[in-house]
Formats: sequence, C-alpha cells, structure tokens
Amino acid sequence: MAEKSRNFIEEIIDADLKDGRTRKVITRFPPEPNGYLHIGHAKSICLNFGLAESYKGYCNLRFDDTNPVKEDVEYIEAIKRDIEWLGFHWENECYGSDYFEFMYECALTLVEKGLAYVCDLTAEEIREYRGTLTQPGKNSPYRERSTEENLALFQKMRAGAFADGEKVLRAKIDMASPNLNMRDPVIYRIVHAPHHRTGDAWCIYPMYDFAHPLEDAMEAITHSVCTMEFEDHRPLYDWFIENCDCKNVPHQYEFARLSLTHTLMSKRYLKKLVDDGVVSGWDDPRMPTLSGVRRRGYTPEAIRDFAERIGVSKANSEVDIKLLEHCVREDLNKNATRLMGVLRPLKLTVTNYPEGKTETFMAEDLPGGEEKHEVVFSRNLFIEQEDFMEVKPNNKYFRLSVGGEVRLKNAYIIKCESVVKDGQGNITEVLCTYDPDSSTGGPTAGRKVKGTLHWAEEKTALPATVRLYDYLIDEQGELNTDSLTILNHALVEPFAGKARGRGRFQFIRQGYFTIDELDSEPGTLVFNQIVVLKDSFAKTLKS
RNA sequence: UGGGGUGUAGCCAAGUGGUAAGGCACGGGACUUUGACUCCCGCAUUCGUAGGUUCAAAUCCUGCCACCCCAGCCA
Repeated sequence: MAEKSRNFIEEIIDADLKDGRTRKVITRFPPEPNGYLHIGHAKSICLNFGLAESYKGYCNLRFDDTNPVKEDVEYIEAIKRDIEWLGFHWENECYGSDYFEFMYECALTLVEKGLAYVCDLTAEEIREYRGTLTQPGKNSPYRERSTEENLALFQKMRAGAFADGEKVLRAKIDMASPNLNMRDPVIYRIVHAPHHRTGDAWCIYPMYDFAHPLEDAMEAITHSVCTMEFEDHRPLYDWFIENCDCKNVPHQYEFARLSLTHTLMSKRYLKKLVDDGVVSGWDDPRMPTLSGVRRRGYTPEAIRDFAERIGVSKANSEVDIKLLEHCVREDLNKNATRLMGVLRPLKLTVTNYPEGKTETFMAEDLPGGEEKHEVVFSRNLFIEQEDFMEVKPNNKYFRLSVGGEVRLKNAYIIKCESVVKDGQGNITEVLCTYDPDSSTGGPTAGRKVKGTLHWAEEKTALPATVRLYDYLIDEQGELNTDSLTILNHALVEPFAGKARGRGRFQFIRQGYFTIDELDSEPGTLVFNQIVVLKDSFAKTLKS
C-alpha cells in the first residue's frame, strides 16, 4: 500500500517551510461574486482550505469584487453557504473592495515613481498599440507625461471628472515584451456604476492584475494558488508586489483547473442556462453547481474525496465523470438509508394471504447494520412495472414472470400464478402465492430464488412525487426538451416520512434516489442522475 | 510564424538516475434477501517522438511533434 503522495504545491510548501521562507501557511479562496460555485471550484476550495488545514495555517475567503457591473450580493451568500456545506471554515471573510483605498495609495506610489501613467487612448487604440503575438507594441503618446500631470489627472479620475472609458491608469513596463501582459497593462479604469458594497464611493476600479497581488499582500497570503491561465500573469504579479513596496511577499502558483467529461462548467454557460430558463435556477439539480449537486443528493464528503482522488497537477486534463459518480456512490453506499420504493406501480395480490391480515417485518437501514425500520406486509401490494414480464425473455432474467419465483425484499418468497388483463390486453394485476416459511429466520428462508424485488404495501405506503432528472442531451447529442423533467408518482414505505428532509436512500437498482432537501414540495424525491451537457450543447449555446 | 505551459494505460495520477504506485473504467470469477455492495484475479516489457550521455534513463542533454493559454478598460 503506497503512501498518499504529495502534490507539487505541497512539495513547494515543504521546501518553503524547511528553509524558513514560510513560517505559517496562509492561503485564500478568491471567487468573484458573479455566479454560483460549481464542482470545478470545489477542487480549488479543497486545495486552498486543505493546504491551510494540513499545514495548520489558515485560509481566507476573499470576494474579488473589483468589477461592480458583473457582481451581486446574491452570489456572496450562495458562495458562503456552499463553502460551509463542503465543510470548510475561513479565517477571515475579506473583500477586495475593502482595500480600495490602499490600492489607490499603491497606484499613487507607482505614479510618483514614474511607473504608472494616465493614458487617454481609447480601448480600440490601446488594442492597436499593444501589437500582436508576434509583433511588439508601440508606446502610447501619453506615456511620457510628467509625474505632476499624472498625479493631477489620476486624482481627477478618482474625483469623477471623466466619463467611462475616457482615461485609464496604466503601468509603465515594456511595450515590446513578448509577454503581452507586460505591455503597459491597464491598472485602473473608470466605471460610473454603483458597487454592491462601496456604493458610489468610487468611480475608478482596479483591474484584477493590479488588485490581486495587493489583496494577497494585504492579507499576508503566503501561497496564492490559482489556475493555469494566470501563469503568464505571474511576472506582472511579482512586478506589482515589488514596485508597490509590499511588506509581505506572496507567491503565485498555478494548477490545472478541473474539467469533467460531459459537463460544462464555465460560468458563462451556466448563467445562460439560468437566464434562458432552461433550468429552474443555479441550484437546479441538473446543474454542476455545488447547490445543484447538493439537491441531487451528492454529499460534501463525496466531493472532497473526489477532489482528493483527482490530484493536483499542471497538465490540462478532462476527468471522467464516472470517477465523481463513483465517489458519490461509495459514500452513499456507506451512509444512505435503504428504503424501498415503486416508481410505476403494478398491483400484486398474494392470493393465499388472508384478507385483512398484516405483518410487520424489520428492514435494515444499512446492509448488515444495527439500525432497522418496520415495513408492513399484506395481501395487497405493488411492485415495479419494470420488474414483471408475463413471459421471461431468457434465463438471465432476474425478475418476476408467470410461473417464476422471486423474493419480496425483507418479506416472503412469492410465485406468480397468473395475471389479470384489461380489455386492451394490458396487465393490470399480478396474482401470486407466497411461501409462508420463507421469511427471515423461517425454514425455507435460505431457498435460492432468481431475484429480489422492491415492493410497497397498498395501505401503508406513502405516495410521493419523484422527479426524474434526465439527460439534457439525448444519445444523438441533440437537445431533448421532452426529457428535461419527468414527473412520476411513486409509493414508498412509511419510513420515508420520517426521513424526509434529511435522509438519503438507495432506490431500486441502478440509481440512487435522494430526498430533495431544498424542494418545498412534500415528499419530492430526486433521481440521482448526472446532468449531461455535451459539446454539441455548448455549440448550441454559442450560436 | 512571439511568449508561457503540458505530454506516463480508455480517464486521472505517482515516479526526481537503479529497472513503471494507486484510483476510476473495463474483463473474468466468488458471494449476495438490492442484477447493488463486498471479495478475489486480470489489465503499460514501456513513459509524445528521434537521437545522445551512462554499467543503468520515464527521470539528464539535444532536436522534432502534439495539445492548452495569452492581443478585455473581465476575473
């Protein structure tokens, strides 16, 4: 049995700790409050909070709210709820906007050092001056303004003297750098829009590249872990830390973001699904959001286990969603209360069982477990339509057919004697006899029969609405609107009533059904079916 | 065709000069009052590729190939 290997970031930290560069590990999880967290964020959350946990440091939750037009307080609460649900605790709840004054001071420092200037070029002109991937850019005509003029102009920007887009503050670095991020990046832009936290206190807002390192420095972050696309922003990150004379020197490290097969995770698409009404909201059980999979019955333990298993590396990869499903099943299998349920009821009458008689059997909550609940048996039952065929198709058929025997789980072995049909020839009822000695502990309890069926008793079973969330995309890769939501009625054992709102249970064979904790509709169950958003659907959204 | 990054099994991923961990998936078998679970067994003579160094290379060197990211006043 091999030891759990350390990921490359842990090795960096080990080295930093060893040679004294770091005394206490401080990380941060810095979402922009512009959408809900999804499984991809879970990887980052587990990494950042997990690192802090295992090195006995701490992790801050920081809302990177430097762009007022995209952000909203609605998302802040949702994000906090999801992180807590995953089981992590932040040391400090921070906001980039809390540091606006500090960032402004830093910008002033850069201006005073001659390392930043106010530029009057339009957005289009800046793009033209930036050059291309293969050609160097050229200097802005405003690049050589005097420090005094820059100071005055920047202060006027803050004071609201200019309209949106009229001027920007830029870092003076190198317009010929092969790294486009270093070609005099914009660090402040004018946005006359109310900010969800600072209101109209500001009309200039710092850009990510400028704000992020300063936020990290402000919070004494030691290891600023982000995704690969920021790798070539690192020289800029270091440039700001150095030139703004930061006391704390954080370092940025990058890892590959999570990509899952059959799943779309960009906020842009998820937001479109919500805005277009394709789903009922960010927490629709078909969504790959944390709030969505939570409603689908995923557990935080399963997600954390998944994050652990996929590892952390720099290789861009696509993880098979089967691994996520495996983690969920494994956790559910250990902890999910077992109940029986019948989705599409087919009447079953035990003809040799006395009318009016009932018996109570004990059913294990978990296989082999101590906890049990009662199930009532009588002459009048229901089984799943799918579990019956008048004529068995072959010898690999494990369910009930005329002349065949099966066990009703937790109860008796029954034999199908005949069926009742309606005028159209549809089977409306199955007539069976039972073996009175075959219940648990009985003389013939050990008899081997082909299969075991779930069942529900006519009078004691609870009706419930089961919502089957099916694939958004059919096998041909086309959007199948008919399958979006299928409502079914089901009968479940009385125990379901007690479990409602907290329990999870395994249902029938293939899937896990969970009790929807967030749905207000009583007795609503959600079929644990993963949402599939195939590439073709991504194309549909793009067009 | 500028810069940055990544290539180990169908999918992730360890491995840091001493002869390819582990998980998922998959296949076979045992067990079973869930066709589930559990338990066994199998699954890379080879690490993108071509050379080189070495007693020894996935690991070091050189060339080549493939894929990802960057030209927002988004993050």
